[in-house]
Amino acid sequence: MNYDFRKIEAKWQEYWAKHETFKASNDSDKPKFYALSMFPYPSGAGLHVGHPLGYIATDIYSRYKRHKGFNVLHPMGYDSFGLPAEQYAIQTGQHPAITTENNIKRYREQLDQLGFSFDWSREVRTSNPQYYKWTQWIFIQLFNSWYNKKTDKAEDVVDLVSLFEKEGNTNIEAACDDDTPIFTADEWASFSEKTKQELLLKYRLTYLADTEVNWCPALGTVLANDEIVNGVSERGGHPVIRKKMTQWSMRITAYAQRLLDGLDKIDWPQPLKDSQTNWIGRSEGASVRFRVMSEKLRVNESENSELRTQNPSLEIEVFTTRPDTIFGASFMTLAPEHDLVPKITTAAQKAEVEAYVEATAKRSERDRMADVKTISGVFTGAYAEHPFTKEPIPIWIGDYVLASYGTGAVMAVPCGDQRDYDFAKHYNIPIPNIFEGVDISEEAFADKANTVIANSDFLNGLSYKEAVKKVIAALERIGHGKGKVNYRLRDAVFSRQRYWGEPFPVYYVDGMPQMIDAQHLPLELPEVEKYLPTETGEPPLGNATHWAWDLEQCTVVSNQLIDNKKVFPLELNTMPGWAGSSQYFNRYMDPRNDEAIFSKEAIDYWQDVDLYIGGSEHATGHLLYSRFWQKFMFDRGYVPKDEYAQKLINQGMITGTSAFIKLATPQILEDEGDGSSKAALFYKSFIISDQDTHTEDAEVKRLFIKRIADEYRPLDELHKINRLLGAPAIGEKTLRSLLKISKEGLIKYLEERIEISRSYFRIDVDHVSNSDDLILSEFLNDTKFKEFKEFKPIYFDKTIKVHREVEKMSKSKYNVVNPDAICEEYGADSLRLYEMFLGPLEQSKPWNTAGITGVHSFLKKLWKLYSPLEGGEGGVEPTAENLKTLHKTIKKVEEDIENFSFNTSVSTFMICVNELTAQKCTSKAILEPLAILVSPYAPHIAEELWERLGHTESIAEAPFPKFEEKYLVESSKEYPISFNGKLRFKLEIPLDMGKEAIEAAVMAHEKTQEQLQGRTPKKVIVVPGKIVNIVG
RNA sequence: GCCUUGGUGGCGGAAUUGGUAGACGCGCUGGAUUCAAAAUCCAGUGACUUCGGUCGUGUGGGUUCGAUUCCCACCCAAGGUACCA
Repeated sequence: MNYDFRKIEAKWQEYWAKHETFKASNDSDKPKFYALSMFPYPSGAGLHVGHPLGYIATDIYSRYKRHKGFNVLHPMGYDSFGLPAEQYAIQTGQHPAITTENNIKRYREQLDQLGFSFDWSREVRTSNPQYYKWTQWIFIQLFNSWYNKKTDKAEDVVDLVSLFEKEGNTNIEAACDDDTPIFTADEWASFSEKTKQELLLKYRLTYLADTEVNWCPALGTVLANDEIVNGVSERGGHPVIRKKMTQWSMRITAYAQRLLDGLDKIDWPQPLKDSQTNWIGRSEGASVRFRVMSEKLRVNESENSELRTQNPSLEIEVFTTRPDTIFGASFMTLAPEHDLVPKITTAAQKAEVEAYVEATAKRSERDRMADVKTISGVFTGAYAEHPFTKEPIPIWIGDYVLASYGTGAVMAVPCGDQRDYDFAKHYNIPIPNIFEGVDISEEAFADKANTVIANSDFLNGLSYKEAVKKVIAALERIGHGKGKVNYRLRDAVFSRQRYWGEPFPVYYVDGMPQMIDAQHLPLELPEVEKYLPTETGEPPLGNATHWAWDLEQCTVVSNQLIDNKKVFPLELNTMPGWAGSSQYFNRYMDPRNDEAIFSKEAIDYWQDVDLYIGGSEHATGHLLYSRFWQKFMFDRGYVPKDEYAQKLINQGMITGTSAFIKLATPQILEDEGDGSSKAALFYKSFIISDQDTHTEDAEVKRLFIKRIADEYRPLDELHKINRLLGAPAIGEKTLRSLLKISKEGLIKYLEERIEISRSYFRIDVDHVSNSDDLILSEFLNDTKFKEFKEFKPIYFDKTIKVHREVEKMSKSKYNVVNPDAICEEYGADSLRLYEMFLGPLEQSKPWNTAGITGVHSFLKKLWKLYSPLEGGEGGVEPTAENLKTLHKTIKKVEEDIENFSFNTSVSTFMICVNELTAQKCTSKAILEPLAILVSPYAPHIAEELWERLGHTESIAEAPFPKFEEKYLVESSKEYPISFNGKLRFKLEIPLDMGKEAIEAAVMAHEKTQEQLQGRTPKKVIVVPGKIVNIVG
């Protein structure tokens, strides 16, 4: 009986579905285990072999935990809102919901054929209204919350209002906007309703604010940094500028410290923690205020007259980590987009400053950060007053200062900071030295540990630490600053000018946002004619004709009914990609609940995710935002844990191995008359080869000329000769000259002028055999490469080897490998094993389908090992050898799974089966536990073998075999005997022999004497059970 | 630029605490079987070699009886860098 994997896999997939084998119960006596893979975005291209990598790992662990007696929750769903579906909709007019549905169907088929133990009854889709109802609900909870720094948690805004009524906001310590004015209880009572709303918005955890975005006027939309290439949009190449826009933001900065502290409690990879730590970017220092000296008239910009205050003078606030160097400040630099720039710039500098600001608006933030070589800036003409010396300090603007970091302004201390130093040098700004005994003629001195301050008045002679302490005290005394902890983390922008995302449950009354009552959710995405922004530049939802909120009917109505009394306009932005993924792990616990995001019973039982596997590219997006939402949910009492995933593993990327063939193309170098020489390439004119020799070049040339000669006809028309040569790039001058000459002349001309140019040509990996040979017939029949139809290849060997290069898997690189064909040819079990066998889970590694034959033949050997047992036969007693093989396998596999080292267990299985086959093992006592060991990795074959062993129940919950040390005890070991660290021979020595006895035995050995040749060793190192090293 | 990860045969990779470098698999070579092919099985396979050995884990140093493993400096590649998911 052969290993018929197609039949076996179909059979068990059907069995599992029918028996709901993997359905998790919310009510069980067993200990719980929640294993989660990051859910995919269902793209149109379907799954490629990189996607299942993490899923297989999670599946192996889940199945293992079932064998270990756990009640396992292992769900799957789809992150189904996203840009690609919208992009496709823009191009084709197809509704994103339809393409998304189709894509999900395809994903589901592909996932099903891989034999995952998912509990599909819990599937979620972020674009499903029943799901995003709860995304909207969380948004409302955030809107109705503020962050109380005294209790260090989020609280209800209702409580904040009662505090305002009682005592105003003077005593409140809250995470709020920087420009929040101070008011008393009486003032609060006197404010209009709108002012109250406006003030509360400054405290809410989600709020409206002006944020900088990459605006592309031509496309009428905001672009992600990676949609911008060289300062223009990737699509269409239109200019992009930085622009301020009113958008929803999430006050994640309130949680900065807790997000940082929480990292200590969770078992996540250190690099991932590092990137979150850096992202949050905590730094200690001081905020210092500098008064602007050039007085000009200015007004507070707030439109609301109640909030307009009279500022006595303009001040620039900076954050610095080195307040100790304040006496070394010789200029200040503002980000070009800093609010004060237009206010302080003098008339004389105005033109230059404006030009610079405009130029900077065209540069991306990443570009500005990465480019440290170009120094640029402009003097504003204004001066600030040094808080201590009262000396004037010139104020510059420079694009090395980013508006989004700190206050968007720095006090520049050139002697202590290299970028300030470079800037000062470049613009001839003085570089006062305030360090004792340090030479700053070449570069800045930034070594805090060895700092001794000089030329700094009351700070002279102090170390960094002492000076910081003293200067902060002094700044506080004169009212010019204070000690401050600054975070690089910014509040997260939560609005997107897109169609295919969650609508905000928000309508506007008198310009102020109002929440729709939660009982009326979900607020469903409206239909639109076009998925593009409107002509007036509003987001796509601006195209909807029914997008207004009727407050009385509590329903969406036609825009024409808007009267701003009972019917109000709805929000036109949608939520970002990370909205739907920030609590999905909790929703899986109770996904069909329509009354609550999840029941209390469900969250109390499942608590949190025990194992979360996904890509590290989510480190500072999804994985940070979801921690933020979890902490918020915790504060408001909805979840019992403030970190949702105890352990997280990043699976590496599977890269593609692109294939190339080498082309040898004849070309003519011609002089175009203007001194430049131009290559005329004969593109269609053949040659695929894998050699690179001169003799080959000569052969290519000879054959090419022969073909031209054979096909030569007297010609008088340009296009004819063009067709003959198949040369789209041939130059006109060459053509003209060729026209005039005879066949003999043409041949002579070609012989003199032709040179062979070599290049790589990218081909589809589908046309490459397992041994890296080009399958020529398939390649020539591929319509993608139809220009090669007329190719007449020359080869010098029987086969053409392709050149391989490792690159990211992508459609455009023709290197995408889908799991479907592999499942068809080798089966899901082979694919699962092979994906694990490729290498460590966390590392990125290239895919090469060729190697799969190894694991496939392993499965065939495994199958063969069990065939004598067909019919429940085979109660043979196991031999000591059998038991040793089995138990060493149990030990290794168990350790491997616990350490997520799945690649090494596959090797272990291979060794085990090779050994048992050699031992001709037919013992049920060995083969039964082996089937269980294999089952997490290759579940279909394991189920089938289990059944053949006479079991009627699924293998899924069979207890994991128990390792017993006694079968592995050895009495002796083959010691490596090395001389000066180099292995010379091996010697069998009993393991119970002591150090001295071993040394004596080794020294007495004839080979030792042979090596020493009479010398006396200086030293003999004996490590019992390990090694012997003789030195001398 | 900054942060992070990685670099071992022709290829993917293994090597538990510093202790036999290259397990296991692919590929390749030779053989068996076959009319032939596929499949299967057996043997070999880091490089060089005067067949004694010598060299060898990105490069250059260091620590050690002993370094893929620890330390320092450098080179290269990949991922992230705030609206791709």
